[in-house]
Amino acid sequence: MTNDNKPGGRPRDETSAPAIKAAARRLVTEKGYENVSISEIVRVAGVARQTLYRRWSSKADLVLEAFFETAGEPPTLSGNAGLTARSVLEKFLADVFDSLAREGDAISSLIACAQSDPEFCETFKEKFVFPREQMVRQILNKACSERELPPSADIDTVTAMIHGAFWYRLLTNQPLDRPFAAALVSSVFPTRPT
Amino acid sequence: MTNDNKPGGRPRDETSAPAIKAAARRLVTEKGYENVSISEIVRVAGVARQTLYRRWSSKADLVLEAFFETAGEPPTLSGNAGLTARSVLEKFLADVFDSLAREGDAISSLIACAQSDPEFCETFKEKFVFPREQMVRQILNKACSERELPPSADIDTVTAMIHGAFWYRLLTNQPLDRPFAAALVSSVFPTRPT
DNA sequence: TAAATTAGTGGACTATAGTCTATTATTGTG
DNA sequence: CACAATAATAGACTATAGTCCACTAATTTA
Repeated sequence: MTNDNKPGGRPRDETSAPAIKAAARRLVTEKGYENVSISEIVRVAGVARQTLYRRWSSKADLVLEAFFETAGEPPTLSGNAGLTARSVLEKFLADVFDSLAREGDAISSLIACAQSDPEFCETFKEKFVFPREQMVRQILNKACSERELPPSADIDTVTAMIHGAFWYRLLTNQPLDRPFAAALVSSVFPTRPT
Repeated sequence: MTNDNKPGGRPRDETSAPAIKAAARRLVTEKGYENVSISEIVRVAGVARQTLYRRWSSKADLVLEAFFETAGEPPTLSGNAGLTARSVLEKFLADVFDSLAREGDAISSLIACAQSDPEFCETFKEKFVFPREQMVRQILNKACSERELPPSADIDTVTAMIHGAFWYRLLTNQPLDRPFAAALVSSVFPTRPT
């Protein structure tokens, strides 16, 4: 972050970060995370590698921000008035799976990077994992309060099972689609609403 | 694999593979997958790197075999006569979580490696993922046939949720312990047996 | 015994993420 | 204008996984 307090110093070129993120997003979408090098990203962005590493601590850190700072923000829960929690959850999961069609490779690579980089793991959890986990928790809390689930339901465990199921499918290259969203929801809410 | 049909050729040194696997297992257990280099493994094993790469196509391939060829074979379902499927599943998960205390770092690293190496991903699924998935499926099938679960239960989805939940916890560095095994089982079998 | 074949050795080599360096550029301050 | 501070450039450099190479060793066959 530029030093706004101290005198002097060359100001950051404010076109650099957007250019780097745009290059990263485009190249990773086209070729896959593993097939894109830092050298290629900086060449396409027209900057030096040090310029990139001054802003992000790793390739994964950059790609996380490139994909999820704006374009990949989690779907909101708005527009769900009158819907059951079950329907909201199904729609939420279907939306997540739709976006995984574009971003699945980046996400599975970021999960992988988090295993070898503790610092990135914390960032990834804060910026990606926990916000999405929280949304599912909200939906399940509403389900309990409206008796779609028993009040005694173990929200944390069910949340881990829902997220875990799609991480498992993503990481083992199995399909993530609307039928699977429906199947997950049916396993969580065994009795269908009438 | 040694060529048993064609004439000639230097026979493989049969002490090499066990030595390499023992070195890999010890070093990865002590220091963690990422902190162990191929150079270190071959130095400890007393072989050349080409000797290793003649037997395994990658570091991950070696570590998978080192950990799960023998010592890490999935727990069996034997000795469960008279137990409910629910109890069998809880015991199975508790055993898995016990072994993850020792092998969790290796497994999360192997899951990570599978994301960037399609060939290894197939090997990992065949040798590690599917056998364990099958065991859970067996337990759940028995649960259905003995009415501990509804016969209409979606076995594949529940299996993905169970595995997924512990992968999720493993990959996000959250605890995997007996209380979590119990919580998973309680979420799958909501009504407690009397 | 020579030839063919395969393994083992001890590296050198390549590709990449990430780090470091010397130089130039851009600001604010006295 | 000189100085201090920070950024950008254009690489060189380090560490590691994985590949390649020249040489030696161990076998079988004719």
